[in-house]
Amino acid sequence: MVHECKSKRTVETALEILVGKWKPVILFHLIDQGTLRFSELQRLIPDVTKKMLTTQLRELEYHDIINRKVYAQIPPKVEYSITEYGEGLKPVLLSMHEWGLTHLDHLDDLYGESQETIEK
Amino acid sequence: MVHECKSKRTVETALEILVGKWKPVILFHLIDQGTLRFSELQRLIPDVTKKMLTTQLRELEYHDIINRKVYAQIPPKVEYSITEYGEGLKPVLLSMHEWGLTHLDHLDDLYGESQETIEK
DNA sequence: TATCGTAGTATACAAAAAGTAACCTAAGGA
DNA sequence: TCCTTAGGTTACTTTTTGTATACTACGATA
Repeated sequence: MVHECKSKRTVETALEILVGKWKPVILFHLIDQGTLRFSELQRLIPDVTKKMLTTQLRELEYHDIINRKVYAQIPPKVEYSITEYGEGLKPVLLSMHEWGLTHLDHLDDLYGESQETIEK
Repeated sequence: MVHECKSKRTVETALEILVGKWKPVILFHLIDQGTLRFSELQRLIPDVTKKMLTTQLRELEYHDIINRKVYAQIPPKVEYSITEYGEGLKPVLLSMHEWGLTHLDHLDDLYGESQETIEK
């Protein structure tokens, strides 16, 4: 049971950080690969625009979930990675992932919805 | 590590269900109290408007997270409760809650932000 | 007869989030 | 001299969310 002693805003606080159309995918890739450049993220997430990628990364950075490392080079090079603090989100993402798997099965059961399978 | 074999959309699927300004609070109260009437939810969540409460409840119902039981009475009586399937979200909410607690501490450390404490 | 309470709906509007398209920068290479 | 590259920014539009207010049906109560 969720205990309420401190504040009711804890779940919302976690959501605040996770919510954003591209944040889960970004975190997924950074957790998976460790460190990625801006352009690598762009390639891994084909539908994201530069603008959205930038804003989502900035928000994650603002919350100290990811690191942004700029190399003083031309052309520029910027690397993103999960912070130690951000690692703490893994259990959250994992439980959501687990639940998502079940939910997709549930949907399959209900509507026979076919879910795209993405290979590595 | 989050494994990608089935689909990347699992986390987003979970988020879809949880996201909405009032959904976490609604779920919180329903998990906490078991069954609640529309008006009881309104009283427990003072800032929510009828419209938002209705839409958020409908969305949760659509996803089979909560039950809506209508009594054929005047004045109307409608009761909401978590479905068995919806119970599966508890681990997700709990891990978010846990993370939220840590995050609030982290914020306290960084900015000394004071967080309102709500008593039961 | 007027008002109260329940669980809403309808309508209009405001604000926030997301998307589109074009532009910027400076170095190195053709 | 112009083009390319990487990682953006800016201005603008569209879509999604959320708010505010009014309204309904029906029976009970005063």
